[in-house]
Amino acid sequence: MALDERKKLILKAVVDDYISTAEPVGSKALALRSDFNISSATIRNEMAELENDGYLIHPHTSAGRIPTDKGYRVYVDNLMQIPEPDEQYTLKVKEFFAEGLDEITDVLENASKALSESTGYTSLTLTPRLRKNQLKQIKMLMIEPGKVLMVVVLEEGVVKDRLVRVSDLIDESQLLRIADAVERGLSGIPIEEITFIAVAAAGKKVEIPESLLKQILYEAYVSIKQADSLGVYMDGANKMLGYPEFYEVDKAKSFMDTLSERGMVAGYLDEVNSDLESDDNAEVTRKPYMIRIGQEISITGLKDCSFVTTLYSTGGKIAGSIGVIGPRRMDYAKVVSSIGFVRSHINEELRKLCSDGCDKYIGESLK
Amino acid sequence: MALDERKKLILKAVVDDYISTAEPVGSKALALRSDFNISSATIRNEMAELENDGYLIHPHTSAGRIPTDKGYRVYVDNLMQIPEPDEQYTLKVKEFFAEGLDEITDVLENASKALSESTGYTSLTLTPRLRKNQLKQIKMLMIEPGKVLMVVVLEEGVVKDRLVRVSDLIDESQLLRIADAVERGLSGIPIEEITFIAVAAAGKKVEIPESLLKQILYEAYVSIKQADSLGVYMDGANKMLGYPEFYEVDKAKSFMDTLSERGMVAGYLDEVNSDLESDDNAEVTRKPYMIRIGQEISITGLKDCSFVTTLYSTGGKIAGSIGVIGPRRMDYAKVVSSIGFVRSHINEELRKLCSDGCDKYIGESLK
DNA sequence: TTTTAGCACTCGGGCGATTTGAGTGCTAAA
DNA sequence: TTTAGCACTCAAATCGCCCGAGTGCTAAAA
Repeated sequence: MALDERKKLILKAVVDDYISTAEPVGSKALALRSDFNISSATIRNEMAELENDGYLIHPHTSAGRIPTDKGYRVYVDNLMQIPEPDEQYTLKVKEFFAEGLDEITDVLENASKALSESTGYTSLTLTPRLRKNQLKQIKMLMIEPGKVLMVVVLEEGVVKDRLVRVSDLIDESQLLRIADAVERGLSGIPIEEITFIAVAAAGKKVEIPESLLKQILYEAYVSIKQADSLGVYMDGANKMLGYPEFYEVDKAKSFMDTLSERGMVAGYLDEVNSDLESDDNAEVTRKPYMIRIGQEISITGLKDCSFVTTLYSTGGKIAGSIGVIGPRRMDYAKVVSSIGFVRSHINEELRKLCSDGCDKYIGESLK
Repeated sequence: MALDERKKLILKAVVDDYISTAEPVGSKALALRSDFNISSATIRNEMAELENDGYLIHPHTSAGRIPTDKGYRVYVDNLMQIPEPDEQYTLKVKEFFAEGLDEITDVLENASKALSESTGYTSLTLTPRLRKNQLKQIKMLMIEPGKVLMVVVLEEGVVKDRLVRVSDLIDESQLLRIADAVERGLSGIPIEEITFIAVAAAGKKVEIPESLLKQILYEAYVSIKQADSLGVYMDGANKMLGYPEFYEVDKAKSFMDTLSERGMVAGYLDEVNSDLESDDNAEVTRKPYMIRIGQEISITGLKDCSFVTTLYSTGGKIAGSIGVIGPRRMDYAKVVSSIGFVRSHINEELRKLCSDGCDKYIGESLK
């Protein structure tokens, strides 16, 4: 089962070739490569063994070989060389981070564009999961009678707001008292732990009519919970139509149909990466990205694709997922390099944006 | 040039047929239709004339006819019968408006989904252009030192906000004074007329250090201007891959590539509809939608498509565009019917949301 | 024992010839 | 003015053919 050096070399060559041409790779073509000093016949023998062991297949007798999922797996885990970020795409990426970005959502939207531009595949970025973040403030701003802007402030300076309608009998000073009470009662608690009961308890003492109070507290509760909702940015889906694997409309359509269920794809990404997050052993540190190939993906309709995903993080509690979706035959090495580069930019931008909890990290090298 | 009744009948039949089958329509097929009492030969003669006059073409000698842009034009302007909303899609649409929607953006996002679901084509909805709306309030909420939430409130209860970073030397009371001054100086002015000079003048009197003041006023200005930025929701682009006109990947790709430039498409829609808006003669009232067919569209890459667009409005100053993009061979009648239905739902929802300027309309029938 | 040259074999894809049939335009009769 | 009839056209489907890339196997060479 263990591959000897030559087999590895051949497997790597096959994958590299197939990635760049999308054509099955034959023994002769490999033999002609300047860095191979063995004859095509030998390569044929080796390939036959690689096929036996499940790393390659050939679509029909008279065709070359293409990698299987297992073949790709060995390739991404052991064989590929991840290039240093090259100028061609670092420039592109930097463009997207050039202007001052004031909000996390802007950072992620741009990151998504940068990722898809620099890789040529489809990118996905998710806003951070904030459930573990503590509530710091809650403000209720009266816009006009009956209309209130609920502003929820979490640790590390994350702000979310939401316009709600309430009874127009409530006046500004009452609102202020409610907001104060809720804030006093709940600040410091991670939002995932905040329940409606807790909110109600916090606001209980405020002396305004029960029904009005309850309405506001409920809206406050919803606003707090909603601060954790997952935002999704996707870019470059159209780019996939340029790859031969999607030349048949049926394939293209089923891919596009699946992507249009953004929520589902985002959910999958979030789930895959929560493994990455919890798993903080050395292995992960060395290779802080995750690759899912073909059948490994549990979403029907993306079985002919691969994911490369990673986490960005401020170093504090803010962390979220980004990923690239490409054909199974994607240029993994380049994507890994590119996603790492984009990730470090996101981290840097977010550190600039987070003022309190993160300040202590600013001095550190961004790696 | 004027078409006699029989020619109209034939033209309508050709378009109807072609819309539903995507195949060129031959004389024989038409003659067999139960509602035609003329022979195929006669139809052939008529068709030849319709072709001469530019309403039809045939792709090659031995094929049936398909409509030209001009043919479609006559069809949509005079021939098609717009059906009453039928149950099949009214139900779908209603679903999307079922839950309480608190913000304009939610309404439009759902509207977009409803439109694409009910028509089977790609939909586009734009947030209202608010440039003509007056500024009512501006609030600056200190989140933490150096971080301020700028809240801009326009007429009819529209709220936009934006997180900005400022010097952390500014304290809450100073902020309050600045916001007050700006609000006093500018409220009642349409935001398109507000310049940085005007903002600076309004805030001039506040006694805090020049450079700090300028920074805040600049951010206030940007926030006000940004309240007019165009939000775009698009849905169902993937649906287009199901239509024969996109069976060739090249076509599909160029379409998708064009759509991915959302800004451009949205800009076009906005522009097209600003005509509709200003043009308030009887013609428009009777037919409050606009159709652009094939070559009439000035966006390269959508020349094989058609647009059906209309405006939603609260009756007050809030108005925006929605539209459907489909293949040139789209089911115009159904789309017009559907877009009208969705529009009335948007109007209704927005009226619910706007509390001041719109209240007076609530009693009116929604048509 | 491993590598290589040689060779027969397989099979997808491309090319051209042929056929098919839907649809036309025209003419002459109703 | 309408219609039946007919010759004609041409895209698309079908068939047969060949080509060549690539294989697996065998036997010789290293």
